[in-house]
Amino acid sequence: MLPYPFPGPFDYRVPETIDPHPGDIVLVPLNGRETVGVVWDARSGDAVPDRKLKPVAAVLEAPAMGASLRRFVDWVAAYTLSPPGEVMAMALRINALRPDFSPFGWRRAEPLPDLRLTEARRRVLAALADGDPRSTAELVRAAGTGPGVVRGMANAGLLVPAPLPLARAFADPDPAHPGPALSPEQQAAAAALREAVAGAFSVTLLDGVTGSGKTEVYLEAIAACLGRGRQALVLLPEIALSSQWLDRFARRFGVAPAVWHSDLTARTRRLTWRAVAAGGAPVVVGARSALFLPFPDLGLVVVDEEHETAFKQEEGVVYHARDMAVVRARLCEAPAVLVSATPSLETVANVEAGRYRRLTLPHRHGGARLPAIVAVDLRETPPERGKFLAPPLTAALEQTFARGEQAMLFLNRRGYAPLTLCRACGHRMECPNCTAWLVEHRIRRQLACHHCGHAEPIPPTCPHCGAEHSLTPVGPGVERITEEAMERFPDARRLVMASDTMPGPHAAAAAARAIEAREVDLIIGTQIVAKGWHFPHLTLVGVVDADLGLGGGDLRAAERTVQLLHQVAGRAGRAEAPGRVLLQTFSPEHPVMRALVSGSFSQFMEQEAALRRPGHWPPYGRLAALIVSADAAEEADATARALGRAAPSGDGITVLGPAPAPLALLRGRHRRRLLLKTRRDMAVQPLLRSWLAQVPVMRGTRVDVDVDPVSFL
DNA sequence: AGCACGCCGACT
DNA sequence: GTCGGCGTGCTC
Repeated sequence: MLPYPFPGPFDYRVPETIDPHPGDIVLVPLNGRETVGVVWDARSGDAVPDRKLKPVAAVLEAPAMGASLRRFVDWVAAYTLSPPGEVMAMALRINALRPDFSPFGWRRAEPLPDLRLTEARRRVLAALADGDPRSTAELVRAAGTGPGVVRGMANAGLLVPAPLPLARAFADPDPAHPGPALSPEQQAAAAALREAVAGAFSVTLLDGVTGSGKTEVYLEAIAACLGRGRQALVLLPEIALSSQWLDRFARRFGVAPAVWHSDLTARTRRLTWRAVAAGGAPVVVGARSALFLPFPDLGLVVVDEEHETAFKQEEGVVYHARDMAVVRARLCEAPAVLVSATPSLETVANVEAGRYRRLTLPHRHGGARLPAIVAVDLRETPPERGKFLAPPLTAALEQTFARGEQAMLFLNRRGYAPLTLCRACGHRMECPNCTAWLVEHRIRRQLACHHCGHAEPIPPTCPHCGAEHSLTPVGPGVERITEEAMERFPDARRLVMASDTMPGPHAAAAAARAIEAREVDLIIGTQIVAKGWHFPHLTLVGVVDADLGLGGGDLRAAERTVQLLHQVAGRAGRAEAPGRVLLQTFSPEHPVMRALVSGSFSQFMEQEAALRRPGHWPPYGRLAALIVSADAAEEADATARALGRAAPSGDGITVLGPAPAPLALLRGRHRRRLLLKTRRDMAVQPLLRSWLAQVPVMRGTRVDVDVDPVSFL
C-alpha cells in the first residue's frame, strides 16, 4: 500500500535477498522514484501482468504496521469511500520513518577497514568499544572532536549506521499511586468499567452530570488496562485545551501520559510515534488522529466528551473519530468507553438498542449541587438600545462580583460584530470568496471571513454608495460584549477566551491557571469555555444569546444547542458555593430552553428521537452527503444535475437535492449538495459507489463524499 | 501524490 | 530557435 490516492495496493516482486512480511515498511520503485510503502498482503492476484512487476527495494528498519491497524485502515477507507493509501498515510507518519529522520547512530564497522587512524578517529572508536550504537552528537562529545571526523569515518567505512536503542520517552504510570478518593457512586461505576476492561470488545456509555467526576472513574479503567499490560488511548475533542485533564492524570498516576495532536514538533512527534510502536507509551491522550497510532496491544479506548462535533474530521479523509474509535476497539478486541454529560442521540440510541451498556453518575462530586438555570425573556426585559446584557443578567453579575465570586459570559461568536451594514443604502459587507458576512474584528481593525483567509481593513466609506460614517456594526461578538462589560463593570478583571485570543495550549493553560488563582473576575468566551474546565470559584454563567445555534435548519441544531449550553452551564458551581445560570432568549418556551431550565435532558432526547424516527433521520436511518464543487457555477450545476439524474432509488432510499450548499460559494468555489438517506439496515457505501461510477466528473470539478455528515454547510 | 511528456506563447 | 506555462496521463 502506497501513501497515495490509488484505488488499492500495488503488487511487487520479492527478490531473494530480502524477506518482507505483511506489515513491514518497505521501499519500492514507483514511476522512476523510490517510495515508502507497507506490505499489505500477499499479492492480490489478478490485473497486473508479471512483466510489469518491479522488485521491492528494501525492508526498512522500522516497526511493522500491525494487522489490527491495517484492518482498521481498510475499514475506514471502505466506510468513508476514501482511497486506502490516503488513510494509510495518516497511520504511516512518513516523517517518522524516513531514514534521515530516524533515530540512527553509529557503530564500528565489522571488520574494521585497514586504515591508518588519527588520534581523533581512535577516540571515536574507543567510545564505541562496548558495541552499543551512539548518536553523532554523543560521539562528538565523548571524543572531544567535531562532527566532520564522524562523517569522514562513515565515508571511509570505519563506522556503519545503526538504529539507536529507543529511549524511554514516557514513564510508566503507577496504578498504585495514591489518587483522589472516589465516592461510592464513582467506585461502583469504576468497578463496572474494570470488569469491562477484563473482557473483550464492548462499548460502555459513561453518562454523568457535569462535575460528577467521570474522568476519575475512567482513569480507574485505565489503571486496570495497564495492569493487564495493554495500552490505553484517550481521545479528547480539543487536546490543545486539555491542561487540566493532564493535571488530573498526573494526580492519579504520578506521571504524565504521552500526548498526540497535530501541533507537535517534528521531534516530539517522531519520539512519540516510535515510543507507541515500541510499546513504550502505556497511555496516549490525543486528538482524533491518535486513532491511527501503531499500538502493539491496545486494550482500552476512551472517548471523552463523545457528543462533541470536533471529533468529526471534515477535511481530507472525512471520518467521525467517535465512531471510528469504536471500530478500532473492536478490531483490537478491546473495550470502548464513551463519556459525556450530554451524550449524542447516536450513542443514546445504541444504548437503547442494547448495543452499548450505560453507566450513570447522577450526582455532582463532593456535595456540589447542579446550578440553577433560568431563562431571561428578552422580550420582557430587553437590554438597553445598542446593548446586549439584559437587566436581570447585569444585576446577577453585580451580585456575583460583590460576593467576590467569578462570572462567565458565553457567546459563541468571535470578533466584534457578525454583520456590518450601510445605514444609507443597506449594503452588507460580504466575503468575495464565500457566501458569508464579514465579521468585524475591532482590535485588529479588520473585517474578516471566518470561512477562508480573507481579511480587509474596515473601509472609511460604504464601498457601494460611498456614504461616509454609514457603516454600522450589527449584533454582538465577544469583543463587543467585552466592551459592554468594561463600561458597566470597569473594576472587574476580564479575560477573553476565544480561539483567536488563545493561540495554542500554553495560552489556554495560562488562562486556566489565572482563573483558578482568582486573578480574573469575569471570563468572556466562545465555545472553548464549554470544554470540561473545572473553575471552582465560578458561580455565575450568563449565556448572551441562547437562541444562536437554533437557526439554519440543521438536523442536529436543537441537540447541539442543548449539549453546548448544558456544558457551559456545567462550569458554574462546581465547588461549595451554588451556581446560577441565566439564558438570554427570545423564546423561553422553546423545547431547548425548557430542557435546559428543567434539567430534563433525557426527556428532551426522547422528543428529539420522536422527531427523527418517522423520517428515518439519523440515528434511525443513514445519511451521506455529496458535495459538488467547481470554479464555475455552471460546471458545479452540470455535475450536480447529472448526479441528480443518476440518483439511486428504491424502497428505503431517498435522495434530496441537488441544491446550492448553504455556503454556496466557499474559498472561491461554487458548491452544490445532494443528500442520500437510507433506512438504518441498509449500507450507503455500495449505493454511493455505483452512483458515483455512473457520473463522469469534469476536470476541475470535485465530488466529495461525506458519510454520516455532521455539518450541513 | 508526484513526475514526465507535450503542445502553445514571450524571450535571447 | 528556446524556455517554460500547466493540461494530461501514468505509476505494480
